[in-house]
Amino acid sequence: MKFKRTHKCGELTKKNAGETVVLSGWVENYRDHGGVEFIDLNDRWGLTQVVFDPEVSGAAHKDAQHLRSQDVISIKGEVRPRPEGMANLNLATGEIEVYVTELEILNKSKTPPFDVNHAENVNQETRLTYRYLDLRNNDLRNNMIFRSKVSHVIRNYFVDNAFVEVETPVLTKATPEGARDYLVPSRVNAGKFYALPQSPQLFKQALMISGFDRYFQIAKCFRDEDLRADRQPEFTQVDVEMSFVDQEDVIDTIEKLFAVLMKEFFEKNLELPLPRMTYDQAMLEYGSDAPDLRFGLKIVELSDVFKDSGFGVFANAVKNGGCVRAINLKGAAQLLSRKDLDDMTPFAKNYRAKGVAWIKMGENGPQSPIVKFFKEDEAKALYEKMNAETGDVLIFVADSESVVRQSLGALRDYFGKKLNLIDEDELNFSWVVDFPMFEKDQDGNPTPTHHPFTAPKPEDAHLLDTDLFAVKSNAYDIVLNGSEIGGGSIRIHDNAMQKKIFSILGIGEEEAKEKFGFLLDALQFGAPPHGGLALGLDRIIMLFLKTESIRDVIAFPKTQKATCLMTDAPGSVDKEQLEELSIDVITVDD
RNA sequence: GGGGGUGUGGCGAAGUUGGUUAUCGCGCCGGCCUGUCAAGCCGGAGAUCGCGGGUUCGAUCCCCGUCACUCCCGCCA
Repeated sequence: MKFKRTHKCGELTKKNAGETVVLSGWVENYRDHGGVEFIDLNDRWGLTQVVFDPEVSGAAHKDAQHLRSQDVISIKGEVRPRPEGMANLNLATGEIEVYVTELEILNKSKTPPFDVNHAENVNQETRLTYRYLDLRNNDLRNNMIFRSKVSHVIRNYFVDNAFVEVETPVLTKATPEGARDYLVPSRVNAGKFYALPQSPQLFKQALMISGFDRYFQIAKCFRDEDLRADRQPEFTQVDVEMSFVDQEDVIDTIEKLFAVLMKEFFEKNLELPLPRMTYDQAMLEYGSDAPDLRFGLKIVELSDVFKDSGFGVFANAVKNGGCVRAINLKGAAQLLSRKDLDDMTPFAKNYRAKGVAWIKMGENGPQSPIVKFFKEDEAKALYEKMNAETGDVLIFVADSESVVRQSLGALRDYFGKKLNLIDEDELNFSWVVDFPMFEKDQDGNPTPTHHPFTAPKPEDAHLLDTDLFAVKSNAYDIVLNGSEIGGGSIRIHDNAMQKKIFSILGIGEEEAKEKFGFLLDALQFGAPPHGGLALGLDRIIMLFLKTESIRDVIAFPKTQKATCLMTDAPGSVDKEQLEELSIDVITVDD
């Protein structure tokens, strides 16, 4: 490097006119007019137009002829205001340009495999293989910078509020239930495995028992499950735990964090307390435990209306223990074609619904394949309950409760978008509270809704022996625009209760001792009441930036098959390496 | 594990109802050009149409399989 950089590419303005400066960066674009040549010089901070004029430096102008996209250069030159009418107002530095007196080519670039600054439509395979180039584009780079700023504000917030940041192990122990674990073989202990943490849950509880009182960590977590647009196998949690608190304290702490973030990054005053909804209400009215409250289209329970319906599909669903629910797509009759309505059924089949019935409230009365089956009084009750008016479209699903919830919940989101009911600029936060302690798994056995360390609501604890699935917990999720961005609970701090919950979950005393022995012990050594929550940092960044994929907020993301195309992970290892680990690879035929 | 989408020069797309030489834009290479800002003009190179098999006189196109990327369901205490 012949010269030392004096300025960044995003900071020169008219005020610098006349100064001699040195800029370094990447050639983003070149415009060679034969006589004069313009180069857009790019670095992390922005873009500056530099001018090669043969009258200023013949040598530099000559060398500049060969500059191409992504060459790395350093230039020395004079800042001049642009000629009258030549300013580029789209550019922070658009009022000036730098006339080059000396050019140093620091590193030529091969022709890049894609246009670095217009890569939106390029195949993910190419982008991920050359991720270091993709990260050079402004969008992705700015996403990462934004993420860094958010992390910084979060860290400051917790430190300012007397939280201690503690790192917990990445090599830890597999726990039953939950997601599939990533395993790491132990060389020193042949045949044994560490697991990468799905979350630092037990460590943060241990820290409460240690008396840290307030802990946080921005922690990498690992879950070996299939990927989605908003899900990667390794992801980041903002993990929080507090002692001597109840649910209100935790909620209050987290709400205030989001108020700080909204102020800092969106200049908005988040109104506190945030709205709350019970789990039961969310499931009933929105078909989801993470309802998108940016629009209405509430789900209405109609099982009573249709329990003796003339329409057998509806009546039978109720008779078989299921339900009939509907959404009124207010005023959508003109907007939805017959095909739109027919397309609902294949859509709902993704969620195991057999079909979606509909009624279009036309000028000349209801149009629908099913109204002819309705008795007079049931039709009347229906329209009244649905508040149905001319121009509305009612859509129905009749099935088991879980199928109805899921399919109508999905249809609600679908029509929220299709009917343009969503203000894309809104950031709508809310809490979902009063989660049930247990859900039924496939075999009807109880499985924790949150996790097995969640405490029952004290007033419900007596129901553990009589009406298990009625027991609610002090568990809470925070929801942003229909995505769960965090969740937590008040934990069990009593050994006897923890043992009891394990036994309800079918974890025997032996097994509990083996898997969670230390926790059961620790709970006997003065465990304070405690609770906390974990936030999904990747998702929060995604929603703040309105990116379509979680890949856009992670520097080096995995493909949908959980591979890294840049490093080619996961890879094979030498036989010797496996032997050292006492591992043999076998092939399983399906 | 299941369902959907995509795959054509380096990148993005068009196209072939199965038929000579696969089209366009960007990029790349060469030339011209002193005010552009994803500059303009002229010329050029560059493609086993993801891979394998089948049908056919003939396949980039039809069929079967497979791979990669992607979205969804299952899964994600």
